[in-house]
Amino acid sequence: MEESSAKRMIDTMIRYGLRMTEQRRTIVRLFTEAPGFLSAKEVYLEMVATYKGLSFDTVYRNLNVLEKLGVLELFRFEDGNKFKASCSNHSHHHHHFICLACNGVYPLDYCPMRHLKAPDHFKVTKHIFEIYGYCGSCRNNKTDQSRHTLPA
Amino acid sequence: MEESSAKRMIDTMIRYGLRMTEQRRTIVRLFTEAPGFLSAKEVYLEMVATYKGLSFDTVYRNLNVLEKLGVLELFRFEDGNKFKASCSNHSHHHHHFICLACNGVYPLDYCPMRHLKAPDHFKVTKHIFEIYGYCGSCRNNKTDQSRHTLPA
DNA sequence: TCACAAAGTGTAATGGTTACGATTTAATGA
DNA sequence: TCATTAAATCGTAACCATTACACTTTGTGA
Repeated sequence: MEESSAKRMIDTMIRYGLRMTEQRRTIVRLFTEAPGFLSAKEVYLEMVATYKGLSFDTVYRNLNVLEKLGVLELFRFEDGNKFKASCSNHSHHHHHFICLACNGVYPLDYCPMRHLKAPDHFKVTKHIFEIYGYCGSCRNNKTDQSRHTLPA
Repeated sequence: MEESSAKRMIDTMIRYGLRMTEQRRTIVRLFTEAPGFLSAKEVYLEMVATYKGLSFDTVYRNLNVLEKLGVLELFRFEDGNKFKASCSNHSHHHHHFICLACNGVYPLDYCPMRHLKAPDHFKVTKHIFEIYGYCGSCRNNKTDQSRHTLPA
């Protein structure tokens, strides 16, 4: 699964004419090996261990490029922006459950816009819908979950 | 209408034991006189004209306090965080249409969570749902609306 | 292999936000 | 009314994420 999703990400990058640098391959690997959220800072810290003189510019530029290509998704949490690999089996429009304890993301095949008609005069161009809470395994772990910071 | 909404904001602040300083009265006035979004910077710039030595601290602290009290609402746009007075006639749970051209906010008495059952094992604690687009009057103004920056 | 545009590097700047000691002030009650 | 005092503000600096940019390196296609 990591195998194929990394391949799909790289294929997309090539299709859009991006050069496959070592740094970009590493970013792809990070997001396929650890299937959770990563902040720009976390990506930087992971990479700088290997690439001594790594530049912030490289990290931020590539994260933004990969997001524009739809390879990564950007989530705006209260404690900062984080990226994750796009949901592989859901290339169509969808939303997410997000676990506040483990940062797990569960695609959700429900869109409120299908059940809502906007007032006639309003032209809808975009919407956001995300659900936050605790997934089954995190609910069962009896750690105190009440102190987790709530995302946006 | 400005009259009563300012009074309601101030009543809330007093009820929570906040002191009514000149600076806080000014913030209330800004949000009731101009019923749109204001960034912290915009609030600061409006106020510093009157209060020569105004501190960033004062502005940010008060905006955050007023948001915690439910007097202001925080919206996370792509170009930064903005505040507006809470929808006065909608103290119950609701969502919003937001016009990308004029920044108008239209309360929406629809909540997708009423029509969605989460998987059994998932404990939902929070959700976000906002709709973006162009309101009737902005649609009709033939200015080029395609270049507006999309919010989060 | 070569040429060159794309990408990366190193560093500085920017912008929003928070922190904090010193000072001022709103609210309380005698 | 006025003294008290905790809350709020001020002035300034620090912090953090992100962006900018001149220069260097490198992937890619001829």
